[in-house]
Amino acid sequence: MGRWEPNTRERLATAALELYGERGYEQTTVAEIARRAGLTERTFFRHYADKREVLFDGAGTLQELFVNAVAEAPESAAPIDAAAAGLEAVATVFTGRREHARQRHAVIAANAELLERELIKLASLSAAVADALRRRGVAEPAASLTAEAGVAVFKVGFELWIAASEERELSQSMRESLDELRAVIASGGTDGPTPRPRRRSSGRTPGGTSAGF
Amino acid sequence: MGRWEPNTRERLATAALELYGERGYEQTTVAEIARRAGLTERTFFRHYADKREVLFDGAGTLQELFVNAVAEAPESAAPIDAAAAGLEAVATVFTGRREHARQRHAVIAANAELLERELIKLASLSAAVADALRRRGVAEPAASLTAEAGVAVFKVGFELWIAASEERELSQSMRESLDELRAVIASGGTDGPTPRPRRRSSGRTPGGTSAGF
DNA sequence: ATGTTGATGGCAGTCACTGACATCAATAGT
DNA sequence: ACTATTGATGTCAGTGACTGCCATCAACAT
Repeated sequence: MGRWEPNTRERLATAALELYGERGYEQTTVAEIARRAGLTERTFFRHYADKREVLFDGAGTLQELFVNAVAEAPESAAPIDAAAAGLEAVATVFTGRREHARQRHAVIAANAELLERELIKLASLSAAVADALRRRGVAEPAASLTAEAGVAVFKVGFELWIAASEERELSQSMRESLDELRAVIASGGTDGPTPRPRRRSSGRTPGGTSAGF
Repeated sequence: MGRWEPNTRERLATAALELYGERGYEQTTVAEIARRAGLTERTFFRHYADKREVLFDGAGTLQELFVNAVAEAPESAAPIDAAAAGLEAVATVFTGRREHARQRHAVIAANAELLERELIKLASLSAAVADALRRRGVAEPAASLTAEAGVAVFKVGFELWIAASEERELSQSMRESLDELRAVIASGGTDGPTPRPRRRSSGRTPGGTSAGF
């Protein structure tokens, strides 16, 4: 048995998610997180760069998964299909973690600083995917645009999944999101009369990720 | 004549951009910005919510422009074409401000906190555009995806413009970006052999907006 | 002449975050 | 078994972003 309780980082991350959920992000001090984890404030900052980062431990793994899937897609695959392979790969790691994802998503959506951090993680993901596409020989700006589109599909697909019923699988929502993007991009751009948009049927207003700026 | 020098907010914004450029964002204190503007730190925070916000005064106007153009696009226009109208509208306000845009962009790209703030402004823009599209009768998730695509085209188009020669107009870069997105989305998704990506010709590596996370 | 308003200054305080140094169990090396 | 090293943690002092509260004072209205 070690000198200290094990799983320090995980204990901090759990305590933080709990406290952010209970009292809100701003109303929680780092000292409180550390105390709940049985540690001191100074130790918190040795494990996480700042008060926000504690919620984004998995971002690196996610990015790695996405990038590897893009890199390993068949050489014959078009850029957007390589990105789609990345989405499929990423979707698998969320199976069975729906409740955790919901809770974390709610906490992040409730605070602008956390939202900012999430957005820069997604921007980092996009940049990494664009890089992987360039290594596949995709030119600019096609690589960046494909990556941005892929991440947009991820964002929207993720929110569809979170809002959906329990049986729904993330990969399904990702495919639905990608198909919608294809339809929406293909429908415009003609010079003659353009097809009218589909009228909405449900009264739902899902809203974006932004908390209202 | 008033009791104090006029254009307080503008003086603060100018001083901040200068100092962030000269010594870097982190190495600049709010007290220094205020002093250069002939004010005190306390007054800075009466005009700007935080140290980052001082660089984003125009974000509201930009969003308004974009949203209005989307709302006022012909009813017959497809969602993506309404978004394209927003891009055109936004492009006009940057004419003649290229150097300022370059300087500001360089400062933001050099610091993660500023980048985060820019990203949340773009997310807010995306949410507002999605809302405008919904008011046009576009259903979800098509509205959110169109808005995300539009903002992605804006981001990439903007960087193309900044990297391009002096004569280049922003609206040109926006159209180029949108055309590339259309091409990239249309090229994939088939079941049979997919078209091979265009190989890159230039050695340039434009990179994304992210500063390397 | 006087009261009100609005932008500013001054000041004390909280909290995120950092650098420097101390502690001490585990482990390696002898 | 003894000792040196290591590594995660604790302690403490300090900086700077940001806030609340109150004072100031020219402009303006009455």
